[in-house]
Amino acid sequence: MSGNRPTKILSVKDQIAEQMRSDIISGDLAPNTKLNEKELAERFGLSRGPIRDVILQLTKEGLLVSKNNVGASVNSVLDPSLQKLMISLRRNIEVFAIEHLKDKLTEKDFVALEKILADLQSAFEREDFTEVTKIDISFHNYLIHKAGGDDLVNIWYPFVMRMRLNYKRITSGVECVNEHVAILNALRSGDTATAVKGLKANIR
Amino acid sequence: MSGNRPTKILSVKDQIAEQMRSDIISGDLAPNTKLNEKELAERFGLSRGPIRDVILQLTKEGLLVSKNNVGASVNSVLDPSLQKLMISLRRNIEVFAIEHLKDKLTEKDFVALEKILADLQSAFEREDFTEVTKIDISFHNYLIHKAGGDDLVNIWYPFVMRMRLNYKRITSGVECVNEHVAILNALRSGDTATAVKGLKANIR
DNA sequence: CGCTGTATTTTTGTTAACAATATGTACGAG
DNA sequence: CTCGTACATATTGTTAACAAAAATACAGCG
Repeated sequence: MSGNRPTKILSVKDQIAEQMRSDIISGDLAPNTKLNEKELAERFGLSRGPIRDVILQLTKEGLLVSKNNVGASVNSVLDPSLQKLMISLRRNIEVFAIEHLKDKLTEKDFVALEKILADLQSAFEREDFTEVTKIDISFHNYLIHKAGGDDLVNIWYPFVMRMRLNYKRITSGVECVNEHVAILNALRSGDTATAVKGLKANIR
Repeated sequence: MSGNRPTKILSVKDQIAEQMRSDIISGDLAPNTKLNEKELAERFGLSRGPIRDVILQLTKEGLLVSKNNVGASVNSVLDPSLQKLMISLRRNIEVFAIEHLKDKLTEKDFVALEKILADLQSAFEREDFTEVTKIDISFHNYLIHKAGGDDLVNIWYPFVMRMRLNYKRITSGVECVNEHVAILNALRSGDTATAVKGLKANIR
């Protein structure tokens, strides 16, 4: 479960989307797996309507590929050159966020971010790696959202998803927690350059 | 092949989406305008189902903003710093495409691209600026798709849309055609550096 | 006159039946 | 035996009715 962190109110569709993202990223749903709307509807106890919405959403995020009158299937990994491009673009976005955030983070933000990292540590110790991934993303999400609101989050999100799809192995060692702590410390002391360096090391 | 323009085998929903994008970008639908599903359904002669799909799609593209149980409205322009970021990211993507395409464009590609530019010129002379915008985009789309397939197009598209939303004025002078001709010529002679320069001048 | 709580209306969210398209299979001609 | 065609099945696309939520209108009260 997602800890006692202030879990936002999610619509039913958003929850389904979350679940399916997890399934795809964890590898439960392998690339090229064909999705069946009826099956999914039964599994989640809804009708096909909302399921179709979720599928459309995940397709736009790049996790699925849809063909007209045929259906959706799990997207496959990117070829290396595109993967490199994605990493570079995501770095640009996150560096922008950090630089833009200089002197704009309040004490409340730092508390929230530290709470996220505590949860990250906890999930890591429990070896709940699906949760680790989610919390990891939520840390970055916090910064991105603070810097550019929903608009920036919207363009950033597909990059994260696609990258996660590529590295489905558990890449998260102790380093994962440490890297984020380093970034947060740099942010706190207003050392943007170090924060950027830490970020670039973290996104790969 | 989806690089060919003449074959307009678009699904009904895609056509509606196209129409709505045009309406938004042309300014027919002003920012913050609230959309009514029933109205749209009647206007396009369909039921609300497909309309909802289109709305979801355009929301993911950043043209609309949706709120749960409330509905969708036209998104407003980005603030300047985000706008700059978007331009920079789009440039990165398109430069990647050009560099990646070196020595990979066939004669058939050049013919197709020239055809697009001829159409662009024609639309420009007819002063059909909505069409100019569409064809302009399709030129870039051709290169992006050739370089990175649907995946790359999918991440690239939102940037174009958001930029168009910001510059809804008719920015397209004669320069628009000329700029694209210059890019194509550079590509033809294998002069990547010049092509990149032309591209950067074109994306702004 | 402004405010508030409630009833009405409008709008979005969901569902299940129906239509159209693609897929799989059996059969027959060559 | 192979290829192609027609048929049967399964799956997606669309629709209209229904449920739930939000926006609006309005009456009563201070």
